[in-house]
Amino acid sequence: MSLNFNLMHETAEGGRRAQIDLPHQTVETPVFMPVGTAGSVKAVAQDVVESLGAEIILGNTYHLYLRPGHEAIRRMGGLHKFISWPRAMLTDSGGFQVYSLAQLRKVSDEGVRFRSHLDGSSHFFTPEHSMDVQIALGADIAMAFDECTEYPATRERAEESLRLTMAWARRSLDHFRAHRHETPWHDELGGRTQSLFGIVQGGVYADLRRESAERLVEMDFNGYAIGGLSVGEPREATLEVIAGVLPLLPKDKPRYVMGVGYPDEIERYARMGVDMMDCVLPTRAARHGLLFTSEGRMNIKNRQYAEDRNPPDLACDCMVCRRYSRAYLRHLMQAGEPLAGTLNSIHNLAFYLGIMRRARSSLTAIDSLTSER
RNA sequence: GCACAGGUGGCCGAGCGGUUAAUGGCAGCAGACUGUAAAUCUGCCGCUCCUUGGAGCUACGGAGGUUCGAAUCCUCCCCUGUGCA
Repeated sequence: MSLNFNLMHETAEGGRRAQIDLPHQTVETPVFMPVGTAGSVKAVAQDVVESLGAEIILGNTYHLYLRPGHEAIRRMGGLHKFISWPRAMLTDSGGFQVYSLAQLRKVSDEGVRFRSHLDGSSHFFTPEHSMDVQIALGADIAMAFDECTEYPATRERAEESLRLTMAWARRSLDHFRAHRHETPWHDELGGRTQSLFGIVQGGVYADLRRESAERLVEMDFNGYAIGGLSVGEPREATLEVIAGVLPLLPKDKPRYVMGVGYPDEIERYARMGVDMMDCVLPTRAARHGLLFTSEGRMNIKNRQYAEDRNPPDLACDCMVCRRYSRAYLRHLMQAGEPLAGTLNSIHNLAFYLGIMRRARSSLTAIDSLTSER
């Protein structure tokens, strides 16, 4: 068995409260997934990520393939064991790197030729290869190899990109089904298997998105993601794509919007019926001194906090806000102390996870309120 | 005391007759960050005015001098480092 999706509540607006039973963890949704590209949620140790309540984190196929190498990780017993993360994981397929490393790659129908950003060496990624790497890594959820379509993209370009992503989705799925039992923990966890999600593309073109969703649903993945968002398009466009695609996806499977977003965005998408989201923003911004608080954004590097004894967020009870002042966090940033990135990341992750926690309870509350009427 | 080498904007450090308010780096101030090539990147960073663009003022240890023109050349002085006494 791959995953078991238990839909608990659904609101009139389409919001869902559910559980995803995965081999390493039952995940309460809607969920925010911290990003741990290279086998680490940057600057935050696994035990802390756990204590913050994160139930699932990401890893990245391309980055882990290059270093330390997926076969090395397989020999270490898989990604969970290698990084000592007992809960659920999801690996992105490398599709985003097709987009973000645009200068270093060449795309063909067969796959993508990458030049390593580390040493310039050449590597060829195909959907089959991405699956092999992801199976070796052994995340609970693997993603189909896609091309993240850039924005802006002409209709022709979006069509071409979608054609590629759909062909790759088919190949990803076929190869994955044939080899999913080869994941490192397959026998150890009673024959449970990884899940594979398909990724809807199509740019900002509603009909392309529809076509993409319908074809993927027909292929029957374990869950569905909406990709190609937050790549520079206006926020209304993001919203429109999500609102347009969600109704096309099966209700009994997880829905994942990739790479979002700001606090208000993830809160909103959760209410609309998105089950899973991930974003580097809370951790990256944290390392750069940007804190997300109940009062909005706070650039903790600003001089005005130099002697501010208040916690970063007056309304937050995370381990950082309980203990440290704005003045201290600002000082750590000024001094270039690595602890700054760590503490800032802990707060931002706590903030993001808190938003989702409240979203979950409010989704349930709204539902019971509705049924009382 | 003598001999070398030096004294440049908050700091370090280029420049060695004009295009120099003066390259860089650091520090400082502000901004950006959305499936992580990101502990990164961008802008500002002598003073005072006006609207962008600019105008004026003050600046390369100090004082003189040479020159149309000096941070850059000359003289004296002050200070610092190293070596010798």
